Amino acid sequence: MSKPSIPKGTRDFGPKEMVKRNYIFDAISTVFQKYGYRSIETPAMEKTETLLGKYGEEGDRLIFKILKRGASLEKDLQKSKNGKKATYAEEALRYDLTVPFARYVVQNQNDISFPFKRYQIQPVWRADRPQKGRYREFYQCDVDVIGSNSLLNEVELVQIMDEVLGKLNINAKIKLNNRKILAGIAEVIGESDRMIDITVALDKFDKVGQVGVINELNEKGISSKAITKLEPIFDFAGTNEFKLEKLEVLIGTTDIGRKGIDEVQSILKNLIACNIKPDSIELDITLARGLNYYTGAIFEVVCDDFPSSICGGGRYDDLTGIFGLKDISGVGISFGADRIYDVMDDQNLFPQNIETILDVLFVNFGEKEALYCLGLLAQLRANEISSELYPDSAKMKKQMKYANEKGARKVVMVGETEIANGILTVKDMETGEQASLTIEQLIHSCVV
RNA sequence: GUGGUUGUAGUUCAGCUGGUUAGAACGCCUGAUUGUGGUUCAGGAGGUCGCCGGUUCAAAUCCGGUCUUCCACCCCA
Repeated sequence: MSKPSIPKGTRDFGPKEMVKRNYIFDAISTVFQKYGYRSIETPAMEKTETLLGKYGEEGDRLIFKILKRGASLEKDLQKSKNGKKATYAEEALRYDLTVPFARYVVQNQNDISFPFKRYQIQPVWRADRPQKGRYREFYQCDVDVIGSNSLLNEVELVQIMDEVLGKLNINAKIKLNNRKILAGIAEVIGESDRMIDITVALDKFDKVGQVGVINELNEKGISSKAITKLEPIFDFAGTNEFKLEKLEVLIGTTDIGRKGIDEVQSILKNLIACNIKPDSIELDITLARGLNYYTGAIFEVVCDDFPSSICGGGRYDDLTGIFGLKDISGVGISFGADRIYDVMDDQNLFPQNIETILDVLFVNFGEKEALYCLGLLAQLRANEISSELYPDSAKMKKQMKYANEKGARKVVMVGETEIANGILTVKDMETGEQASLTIEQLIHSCVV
């Protein structure tokens, strides 16, 4: 059996899936627009140099690089005798939407007035091994505001997370942390230059516990003295206020830690004014996020019974700097549409009534009758009633079956008799009842 | 990138330790019902058992490779 197939980690979406996917995209983009963000799109491909080095070592490995083509590929293949060493073209598939956005901002800086609020819903690609909630092609829904240092942006993004989750009826926890707090911790234990290693290890606290984290730190070569100093971090359970108080004692003396605490405090305080329930957001100092470019607040949204986050983001102070535009800070988050879909599907959160239904199907009795129906169809459609005529004069049974499977509410039969009398035989597919109606009556019954 | 796992009809799966024509359910098609679906009944069509190679008198079944699925690690939406 050699049926055609699609690449590993990619999926087709049939009509049933698309209805649900569009429900998610609609909900998200509606919220984005409501907060004043405007949509942009960027190419699927970026220059490889734009992407490399922005996501950390691991990220670079997962970028889909594109091979050279034609003569230049042949030339390179000949050069390497074993023929294995492939050479890359200038392009690679984008890994996320944030870096292409930063590139876009720098490139179009003269046409953009800051602060610039944009959203972007497009697929990204990662050369990853697929597993639960992890695909090689998936959609990210990004919202970012760039060119403003105000923490009100962070507050707004939390509101957006809260609103999207509420709208989709997803029960999830919004987690908040700050890279400056993590830097403060690293400083206090005397390992400032090992912040990434420390935070990556800390990030696994939920999964591997205190012992696991300590083991990893040991392996990474963090001094045992430093690890001992880190211990107060491990029992940080409690309210956000309680955690902040403890942080105050722990890292309040460092400049960077002090700043991080202040930022978190400010964000949490302002959220109260936005009617966000205090327990819907949790300060989690083990939240790290591997992406290298974050510098301030970091966010993540996790659901029970789902292995990975459905949304993540944070502030990046100098992503545009890499492309030559200094002193432009941005902050943004990204919803993973495919993971949201999986969560909603698992937990049965899609509304029952989102299937696109067909209001009316006309049975095709033959050429003359079909022609007659075309005029009626036009009238229905002019009234925004979704309707179609079965294209072939197939057997009645087949046409009825088609109507049934397509979820048609009504089937209209117009044969010789009906044409002669100027009347339509309308069958209600739910009750099975039939009635003789005029076109006006049919339109009326559909609109109601 | 590392480790494990899966692959049999359109779909979900059965097929014991290798042994004649590979099964079920659902779906699909036809008819009962030549202008009536969703129910019922009767019948029917679908598979070179992921692909390539090996062992054997004999392979869906054993072995190797490869691709794919799912899962864990790494990392992440």
